[in-house]
Amino acid sequence: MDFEREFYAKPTVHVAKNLLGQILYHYTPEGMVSGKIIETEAYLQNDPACHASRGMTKRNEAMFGSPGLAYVYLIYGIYACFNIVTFKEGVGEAVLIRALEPLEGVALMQKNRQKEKLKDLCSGPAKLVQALGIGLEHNKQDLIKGFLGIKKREKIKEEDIITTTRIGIKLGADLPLRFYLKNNEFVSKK
DNA sequence: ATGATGATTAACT
DNA sequence: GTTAATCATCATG
Repeated sequence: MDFEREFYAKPTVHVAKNLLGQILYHYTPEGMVSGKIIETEAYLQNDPACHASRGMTKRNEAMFGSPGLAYVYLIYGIYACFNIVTFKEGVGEAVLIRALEPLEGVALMQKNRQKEKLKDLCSGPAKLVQALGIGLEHNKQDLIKGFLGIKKREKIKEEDIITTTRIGIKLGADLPLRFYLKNNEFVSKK
C-alpha cells in the first residue's frame, strides 16, 4: 500500500525518519525490484549543502514541487541520486535515499549493477539508483501513483534509529541530518 | 588494511 | 574554469 501525499507533507526531518524501514519499489518492464530503506539524509532549505539553499534553478526545481515527487539529479558527471520531495510546495526540501536492503528482484539488480554480492547492490545513493533502474528521466515523477513509489512496511522505533552527520559533502557537513537503522549490514559507511 | 584518483555533466562564477 | 549530496579502481603499508 502506497503512502498518501499527506505522509510527505511534513517537516523533512520527520519524513526522513519515517521512511526508514519502508519499501522503495520500482515496477520496471523487466520486473519488480524493491528494497527496504535503511539510510536517509535530510536536506533543508536553509542548509548550505542543499541544492535549493540558494534559490530555485533549472536543476533543482523539482525540490520546490509537491511533496511526494521524486528529485533525481546527476552528480560527478556520471552518477545519479534519488531524493523524495517533502514538506510543502514552494519550499525546497527533500530526503536523499542513501541505502537499501535488497528484497525483490535481486537478479535484476545484479544485472543492472554487474555485481554479485548483495552488499554491493544498494549500499550507496548512486548504487541503489542503478540497481533499481532509476534514471534522470524519473525526475519529478509522482511517487503516489506511477511505477515508482514507497510501500508501507515496518514501523521503526525511535531507539533503533542512529542519527549522525552526513557524508560526501563539504558545506554543512557537521549537521546531524543522517539517519540509519541500527544493526543493519547494508549501511553505506561506518 | 587505508588512501588517492579518474570518470564526466550541469550549473554557477 | 571550477565544483559537486559518489563510486570503482589502483597504489601503497
